[in-house]
Amino acid sequence: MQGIKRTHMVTELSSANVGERVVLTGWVNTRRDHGGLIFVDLRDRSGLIQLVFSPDADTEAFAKAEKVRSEYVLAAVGEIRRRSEETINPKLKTGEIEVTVCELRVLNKAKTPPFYIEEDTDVDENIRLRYRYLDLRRPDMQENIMLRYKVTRAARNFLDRKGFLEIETPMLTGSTPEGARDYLVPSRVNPGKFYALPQSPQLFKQILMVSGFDRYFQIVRCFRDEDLRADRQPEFTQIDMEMSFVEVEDVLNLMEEMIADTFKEAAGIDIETPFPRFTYKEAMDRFGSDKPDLRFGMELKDFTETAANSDFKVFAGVAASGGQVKGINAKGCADFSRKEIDDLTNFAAIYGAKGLAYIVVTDEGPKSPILKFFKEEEIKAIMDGFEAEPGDLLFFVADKPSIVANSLGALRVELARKKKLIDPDVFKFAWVVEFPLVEYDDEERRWVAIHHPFTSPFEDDIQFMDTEPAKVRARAYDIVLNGVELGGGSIRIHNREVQEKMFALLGMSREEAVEKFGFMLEAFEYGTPPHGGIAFGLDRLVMLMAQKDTIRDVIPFPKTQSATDLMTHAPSEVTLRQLQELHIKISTAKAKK
RNA sequence: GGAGCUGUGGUGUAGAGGCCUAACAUGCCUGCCUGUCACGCAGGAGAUCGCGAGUUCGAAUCUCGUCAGCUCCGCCA
Repeated sequence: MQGIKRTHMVTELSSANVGERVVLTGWVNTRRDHGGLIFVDLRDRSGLIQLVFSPDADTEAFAKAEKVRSEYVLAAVGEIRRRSEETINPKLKTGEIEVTVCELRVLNKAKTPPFYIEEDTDVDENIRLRYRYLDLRRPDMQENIMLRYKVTRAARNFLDRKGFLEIETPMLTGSTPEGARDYLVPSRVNPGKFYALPQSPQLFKQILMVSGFDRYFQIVRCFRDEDLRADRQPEFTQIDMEMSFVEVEDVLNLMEEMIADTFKEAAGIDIETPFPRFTYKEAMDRFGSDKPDLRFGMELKDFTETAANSDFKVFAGVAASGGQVKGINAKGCADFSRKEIDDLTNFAAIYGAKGLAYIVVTDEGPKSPILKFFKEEEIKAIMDGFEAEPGDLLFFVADKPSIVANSLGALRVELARKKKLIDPDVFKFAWVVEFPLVEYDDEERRWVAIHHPFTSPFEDDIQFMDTEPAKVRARAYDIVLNGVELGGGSIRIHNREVQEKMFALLGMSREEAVEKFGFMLEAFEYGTPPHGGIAFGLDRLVMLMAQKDTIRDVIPFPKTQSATDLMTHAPSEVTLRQLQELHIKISTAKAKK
């Protein structure tokens, strides 16, 4: 690049620049060699522009262009010319112009890439991840990464305007019980001791409130050593914040404003506020999910009472033993084949449903193998409850409430997908509030926090913490977008007594509580303001904005489902010497050599 | 920990016991071509069908195992 300097990104140029001498840099997207005339589409992150090489313009440049191949890195000096009317390419942003090149520099050659650098690709993800640097060259991925930047910029600007301070918290911190598995980091100078990478900056941001910073935020990496999913990576990014002297309402209102602002700023999308709010109970009852997708209807209906009195032993038995019988009306699905219904039954079984009863509503009335067990008025109750019309297909699950909700909740979404009821361009937000504080974990045989152990119970419910913990509501809230949990938070406990009570409820001994969270309990005694906060999953937010199915498409360097990085080959083995320094021995059982 | 799907030239697919000496498209290489934009035309190279066992006279094709990627359950806010 000696003696020349880039003058423009390629799509900054238009007919307005005709006649100008420009210097452009970028990659060879495609080359079209006509023998006596060569076209090269030059690509930079902004887009494409057509370079024209002709012996009439410069023989040396033309000779070089003959040797150029895909993905070569070029610097081209040339003049912007208007294309003749019939050669204008409406598909290109710069399609009205082209660059007649008078000097070409090949800054670097490139091997033939293993896949096309183009918008649509259905290349095996294996290969995309191995050659991530090439995958990231694709316009689609470039847009995702740029969108991600715009989102963080918008959120940062918004929070700055609202008086938040961006403050960093440690990456090397202590392991705590509760919540996800920690990623551990051995301490060389403290043999046998480990740091944990943060699952979230939870404790630190609360301490910052104790310190009087009042409003904190951070766009921060978090780590959880759990199994991966399309929307779950071991390291992910949160837009994390905490505020002093706030109530639930304050947080919800401010966040609605932030979301609307961010969507507008980053993507030009208008978001309607306020968002509908559901209590946890209502969400579970109506949608069978604590992250309801509001882009379509098909709500769950409860027929437990009808079923309890019926002669259908399967339903009546479940109802009698504290279970539920609920159903969903698959509108217009009466034409489903036996196989389709079987497939849906198998689908429901994944979520623990032992069966999927159904009634087909025909022009001649309801038809089903189970109808004979129901009395006339019971059938009418069901049909009325569903507002069933000819053409409908009614599904039922009878089981304990959690299985009914899970299976029907999932079935509802599956049916909507199958029937294409989901408009991909719609963004439906919701708040889910009044989560239970704790739930009983059968495996651990103790109460566990649904949100986390620092979530404040409703003032009125504190009295039930000793007697009926399941009844205690938390001052917690989740934000849901299109059936995806986007974020969550709560008003926190800010006094030592309640916090100790919470630890005790979770089965933590006084000693253990002091050992793990003593600093927190102590801090609470030095003038802690009431405070609360929320954290958004940035990856999921950007994924939904970009209309992608996985957060891997909005993370530059994601990991595979088995938590490996196919480009760097992390995690990798380390030398014996490194292990010795860290005072670590590998048990041979599962470790591969 | 479990269930399912996928794996065939560089890439995307076809082939589903013998017609395979593995096909098609694209990419790649060579030549021709001064208005293309997925340029075109002609020719060429390129695959022990993820890996390992087994069944069979015969396996890309069937069986078992294994590895990798993906989706989901469990797990995880």
